[in-house]
Amino acid sequence: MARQRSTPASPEASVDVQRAVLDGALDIIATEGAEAVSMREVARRAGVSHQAPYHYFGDRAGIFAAISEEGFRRFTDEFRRALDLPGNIAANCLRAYVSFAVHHKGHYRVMFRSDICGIRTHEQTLSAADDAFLALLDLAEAVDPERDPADAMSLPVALWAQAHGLATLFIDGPLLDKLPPNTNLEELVDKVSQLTTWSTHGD
Amino acid sequence: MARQRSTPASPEASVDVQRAVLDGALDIIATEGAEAVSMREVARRAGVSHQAPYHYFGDRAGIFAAISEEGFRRFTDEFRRALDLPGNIAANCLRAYVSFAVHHKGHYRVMFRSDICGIRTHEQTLSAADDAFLALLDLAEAVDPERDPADAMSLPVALWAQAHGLATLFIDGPLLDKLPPNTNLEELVDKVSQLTTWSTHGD
DNA sequence: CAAACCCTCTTGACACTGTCAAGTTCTCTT
DNA sequence: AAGAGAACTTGACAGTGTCAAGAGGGTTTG
Repeated sequence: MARQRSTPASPEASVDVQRAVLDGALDIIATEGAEAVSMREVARRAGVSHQAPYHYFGDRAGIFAAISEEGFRRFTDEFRRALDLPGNIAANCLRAYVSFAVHHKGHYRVMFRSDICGIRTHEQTLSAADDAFLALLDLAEAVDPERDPADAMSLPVALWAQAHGLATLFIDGPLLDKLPPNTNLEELVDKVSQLTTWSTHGD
Repeated sequence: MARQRSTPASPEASVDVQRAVLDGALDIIATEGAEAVSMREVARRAGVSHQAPYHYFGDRAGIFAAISEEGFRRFTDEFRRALDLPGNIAANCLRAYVSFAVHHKGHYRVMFRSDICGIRTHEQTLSAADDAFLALLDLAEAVDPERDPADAMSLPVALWAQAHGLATLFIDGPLLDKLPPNTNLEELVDKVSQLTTWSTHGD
């Protein structure tokens, strides 16, 4: 009855199992939320024993850490691509940020949940998050290169908060219930961009 | 060894148990996160049997729903108080919003987690959230009463996103690790207020 | 060519969890 | 006094995370 694997101990197969575990977990997170992820359920979906995931990820938090790391890496790629686009940089990046969250719900839901993935103990996850933060700093630099160096953090924090707030309200919050059902989210994001002005030194 | 209760079935005692269950859960949420809440642990902390919480809250989601409702009610109170303050309304409200999240971490962490509290099935929680949303609409009205009625939602969404983004980054996100350790959060919030301008019709 | 070793898993066990079902004890009403 | 109901308790069950101890194949080493 057990699903047979052609070459159980080949290197390729092990990658398959890892990937299958992560994909199973991502599917559960995106549809039911992170709470619903259980080691045994992802093992079942991957067609392996309930203990196989431990081999690769150590524990439940390890799975979340791996997902978080993958999420930050993909995020940084997409975000940097938006940074290089012509036009309104802040608007482009905001759109890219929210789009990533909406289209990678499973990843995004985990990336900012340090409570479940123990980010501080996973160096690679931490470094992936750092890279994402550097991209954000680059955005702030592009938006206003002449701001006060002594107050360098306010603008990145403000930009990040707007993007993160929009993203989390869209994918988890009660916001969608408040909006007309046919609301175009991308349009809404652009409108928010349009009505926001970031002014620092120029008063 | 069991903690004895003087009048087990008096109406006051029942309130005590309810309160004790909620407080125990809030304590766990604030210190360890919502995942760590277990029915049996909160029962243990409240000094009652593992089944007592079910009597009041139905199931685990019921506890979270009660916390969410209480959170939204207290939030609306504090937020409306900030609305009535003199000075820069948007700045006052942003400060109140973030302050609530930071000082009621347990409540705030649950309020926007519809995945764990099944908000749609708890009418009172839903109505408490609606009241909070109405207060937000009032803020938008105060910030810019003359904006285009056909685009009424962009400003409240933008305001909400900024506040919610700041709040969640502060209490859960990796932001705090990126800031200098002695950063004054209230100051930072005010700075973000200062460098944000909400312009709609005025171009 | 066999022995040692490691990588990739599996089987088994344990304490713990949410929740259903069925009491039990107290208070209040009639 | 009797019954009802609120406020619990005790007991049971399947499902969970995780530790411990293997099993089986591939590769390296003597």
